[in-house]
Amino acid sequence: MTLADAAIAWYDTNARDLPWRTPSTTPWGVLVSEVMLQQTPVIRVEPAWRSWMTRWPNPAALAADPASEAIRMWGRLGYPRRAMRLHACAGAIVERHGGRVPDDLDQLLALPGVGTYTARAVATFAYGQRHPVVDTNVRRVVSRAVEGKPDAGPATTTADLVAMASLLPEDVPRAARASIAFMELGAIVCTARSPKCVDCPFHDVCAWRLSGTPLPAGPSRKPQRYAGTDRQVRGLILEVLRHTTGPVPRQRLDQVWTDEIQRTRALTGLLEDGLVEPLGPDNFVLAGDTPRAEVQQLF
DNA sequence: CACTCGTGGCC
DNA sequence: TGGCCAAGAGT
Repeated sequence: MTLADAAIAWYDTNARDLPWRTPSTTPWGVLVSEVMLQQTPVIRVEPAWRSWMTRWPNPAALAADPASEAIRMWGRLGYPRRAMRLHACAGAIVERHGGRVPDDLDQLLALPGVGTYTARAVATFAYGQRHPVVDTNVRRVVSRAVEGKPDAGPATTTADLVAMASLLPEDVPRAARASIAFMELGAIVCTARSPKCVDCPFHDVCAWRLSGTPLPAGPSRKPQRYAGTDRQVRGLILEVLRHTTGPVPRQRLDQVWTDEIQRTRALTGLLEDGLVEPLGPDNFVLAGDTPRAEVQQLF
């Protein structure tokens, strides 16, 4: 019995009942879920995904609305650039692929906001293809079960893909199922902080456990600060804009943070990212909220 | 390769 | 309390 076999058998009875896993979910639904799940926990994605899919059941629907609506609907999922990229992604799908989410890996990779992981996840989970799909969960599971290391080091995409590829069954449908099974295992059993080894299907063969589950030597990755960073200030500025439909005066945005240098840097960043647009010299709107008439006045 | 980019919950 | 972590992508 291979690791993939054990993972699939475990998944068959332990998988969570997530809405984007139902057979009726479209490739678009899978794509939306994957983008939302980039660095955001499942528990917060679930309601957002339902709302999103109700409002924009296909790429054409999203592409027809301004980016500002996508940014608002994104709410507090975090990293709002993802909302903008998903909006751009919808536009690209309409223009390049007639509104259908492509099933080709390279075509998926060419879409905004779709990287190595997401392209493979969509090709595998939406279209049932056979590709190694490597996220942080899979890297941790493979690192422990196969290599005996307590945690995966920094992501090394090519090596990670090769490692996972060697574990995939030849049978295509089973390969796809093995991929989601490895991810699920890392998400709910082989977790970063308190792994539940007694529940693990790899219990008797895991290299890490057989060597006594040694603790990590140091922090598994660089600590991420938030308080006082530009990210926090950007978040505060965007928070104001999300809740306003009309132009927001610079003076209003000045109230979110006292340090002018940092405030300016944050706003400049948002403008460079295209999340925010200037409306005249001293007003700002969410990207895409620019009224047509006002645009005319600028020229 | 190293760094940036939100937000919230948990131990 | 606060560091740590969460289905990454882009530069």
